[in-house]
Amino acid sequence: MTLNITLQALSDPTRRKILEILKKKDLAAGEIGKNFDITLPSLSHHLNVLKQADLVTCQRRGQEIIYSLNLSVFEEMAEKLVKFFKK
Amino acid sequence: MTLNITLQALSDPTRRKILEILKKKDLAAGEIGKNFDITLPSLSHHLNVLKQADLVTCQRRGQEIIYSLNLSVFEEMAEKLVKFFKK
DNA sequence: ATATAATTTAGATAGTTGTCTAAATATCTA
DNA sequence: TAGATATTTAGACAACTATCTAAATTATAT
Repeated sequence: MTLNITLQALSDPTRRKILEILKKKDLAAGEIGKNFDITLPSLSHHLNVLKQADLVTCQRRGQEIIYSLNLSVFEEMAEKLVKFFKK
Repeated sequence: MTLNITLQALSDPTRRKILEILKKKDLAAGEIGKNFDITLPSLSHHLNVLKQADLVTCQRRGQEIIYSLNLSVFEEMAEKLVKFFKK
């Protein structure tokens, strides 16, 4: 995943908060939404941006769709950012 | 400086390239501009965003204005980001 | 003083983005 | 097969942003 797409994804506070929430545990879209004051379609948009950036994955479980952090990409990005910031 | 303002500043590829260029050495605005295909006013806008985010500093030297990385904020941000990515 | 050089500011514009409502899709249950 | 639940897709809209041209600012040199 490119640094560009990742940083675009991280540049929104709602999306960073979603990631913080998913650090604690995997959650269904609706459960994630309870932490925010936006509609579900808006949340869905943000989840999609995070998915495009490969920062989260999801899988259906019955009626729900469970979102999880994509840990390997998360770590990969940490490395790239540290490199970027190393003078 | 907040993570939000910093990440907003970093979310644009032109601005990241400016930072990469300033890693090598301090440069006047016009010199920085030679690396890009945008007008000087557009460049000036990006430099201003980086300044607002405290990622660069500048000082006048005669007719030129010399831009430099703000290393302490650069390092501070590296730390914050690593923390963010630590599960 | 006047002209030249380097940069920024002002104002306009097109494209992007976050948000919403309404409708569609997918799954479960009675 | 209906009806209920969970989520996404479609389409519209306001706010934001990157860009441009033209004008203003600041400093140097003749």
